[in-house]
Amino acid sequence: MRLFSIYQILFDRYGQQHWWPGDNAFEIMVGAVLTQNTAWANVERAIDGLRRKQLLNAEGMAACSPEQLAQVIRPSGYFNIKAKRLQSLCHWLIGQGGVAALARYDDASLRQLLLSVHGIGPETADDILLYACQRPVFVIDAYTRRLFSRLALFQGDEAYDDMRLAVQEALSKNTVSSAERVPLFNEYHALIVRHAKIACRKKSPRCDQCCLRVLCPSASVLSSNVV
DNA sequence: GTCCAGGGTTCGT
DNA sequence: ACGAACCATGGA
Repeated sequence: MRLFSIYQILFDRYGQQHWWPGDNAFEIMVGAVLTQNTAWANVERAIDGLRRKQLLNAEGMAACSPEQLAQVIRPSGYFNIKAKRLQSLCHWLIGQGGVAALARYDDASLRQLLLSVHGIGPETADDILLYACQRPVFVIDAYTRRLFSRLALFQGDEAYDDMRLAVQEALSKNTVSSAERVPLFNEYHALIVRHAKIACRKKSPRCDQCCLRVLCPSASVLSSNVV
């Protein structure tokens, strides 16, 4: 209940974020790997480079040498390890029969498969599930932990899946179907990232801005500990 | 010059 | 199970 109120506050303040930037599912998957611990502006340069070199497809990227691929994605940082991660993703996708063939898996099965790919951890897997595959999975990142712990909804150091499932469960009460959850989870995560860019970085201060009190001064929803 | 960005793997304890 | 080192560019 409170989680949904926070979503509404964020949406009223920032509006639609139009995530994920990208023309197709494959490009979104590539962006999910490239943005690991990396500013998005640097990811865009890497993706532009891939497009110029005609490498923005699974077959081309898989056939490329790791060294050459690394040079193309250089602006995104960690280029040597990300080149290998992109290729393990591409080999996996080709083995599955392409992006469209992923539709045959249920949400939990596809999540397990993605996590088995080298270089894809919980957050990258959930980015792919939600934004590329349109699955109702809530993405937990450092910003999410920071905001929800500041609002006393979570302690902040919960295990990834504990937090993810708790958020999904809480928001399921505001939605009746998966078709409603996908756009809600999509927008919610994007809004948290958007809000994080104007909130203070530190953990302790809890200023009115990062606690959303500026956004909703009389919000009683922000003063309880119950999710 | 320092900090950090839309994380994950590996290797000690 | 948990922490630390490692990966590396570019903007503030």
